[in-house]
Amino acid sequence: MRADVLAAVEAELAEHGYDGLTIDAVAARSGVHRTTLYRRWKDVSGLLVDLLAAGADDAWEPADTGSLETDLMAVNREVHAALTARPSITQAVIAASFRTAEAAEALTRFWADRYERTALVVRRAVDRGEVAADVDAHRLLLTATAPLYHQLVLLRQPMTRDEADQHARIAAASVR
Amino acid sequence: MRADVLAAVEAELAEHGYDGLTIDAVAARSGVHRTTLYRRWKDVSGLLVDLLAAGADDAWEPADTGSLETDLMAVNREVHAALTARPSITQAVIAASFRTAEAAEALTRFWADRYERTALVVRRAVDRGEVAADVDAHRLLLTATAPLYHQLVLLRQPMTRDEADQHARIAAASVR
DNA sequence: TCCCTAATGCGACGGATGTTGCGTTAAGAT
DNA sequence: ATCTTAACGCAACATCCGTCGCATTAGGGA
Repeated sequence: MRADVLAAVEAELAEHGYDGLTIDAVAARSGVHRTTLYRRWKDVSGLLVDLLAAGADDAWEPADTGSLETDLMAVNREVHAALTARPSITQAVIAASFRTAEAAEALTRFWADRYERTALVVRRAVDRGEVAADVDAHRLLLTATAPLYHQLVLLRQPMTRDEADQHARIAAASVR
Repeated sequence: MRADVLAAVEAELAEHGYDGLTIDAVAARSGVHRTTLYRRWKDVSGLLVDLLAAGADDAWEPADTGSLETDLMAVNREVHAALTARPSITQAVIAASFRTAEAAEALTRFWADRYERTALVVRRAVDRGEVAADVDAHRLLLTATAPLYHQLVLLRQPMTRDEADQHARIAAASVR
């Protein structure tokens, strides 16, 4: 039943976008009663938070491609894909995070987890001797990924994969 | 009267934040009737868009500090100040941009204008011979400012002015 | 001064969103 | 098989947000 509801959320999201996402529509599509949705998920943000949680991969690790630069490019391609997907659950949760504290917290927890895991690419680079041991992993990942979020989410303009790659290269170069 | 209303919006924003910003509260505080607010500004987003427009400085230009790196640092300090102000009108409009198309468009127009003006720092750097003439100004500004938006708006974590400066330096170094 | 028009104030209304009380169903334990 | 408990379905209700019709006021021109 949870799966039915989350599938309905995703479908509604694809059809009407975040601002058109309503409890009633999810109830109608999933066949689950309105009241049940309100009780178990509280509101639209709760549904999206759960959708994010359902999609979270507990075993996720950044790909090991042999160098810091290409590792960062791989990360950026994943971010790029997540933000340009249709529908983009990440974009929807970002939107929800401006409406409820729960969504905001879920998002910051999700990203904190992702950044922590992704720091592995920096440790590997240190082990390879590519960069110094005291490199600030968070700052490095921010340099690489932030331009994608800004351009795609806030500026609402397209970004090619080549541009995403380029920002990964700039980030890698910033610690050489 | 417009000034009364916008002042009330700013005050309410400071007290209750964006999600606590309601037409009724603005009406009560400003002494203007609900219906009038709905008619002239349509909704909360409209009020914020107008507040952004009222604060926009038509004569704004990036400071000329003598070098690309310090120019970018000056830009980043302005962005940093705008995002950490209490209340931050920019943050409020960003939040609103996820709810109405009008706010989203107003925001992209605002930023398009700002990026265009800020490109002056790149032209000056070209004139000084600091960088090549074919530098992508947008990409450069994205590298400099995006980490601030991502950290302060999306990750919702603090950023020191030193860190903001550092991202300006990284951006400047990326075109040397 | 008088009139015309546009903007504002005001109360009432409609619709959507979220809540509550109660009956029903499903699952697990003994 | 029966009992217990928790979750769900259902309909009615409450609340909030936005709209509408109408009266009033302010401003500008003949």
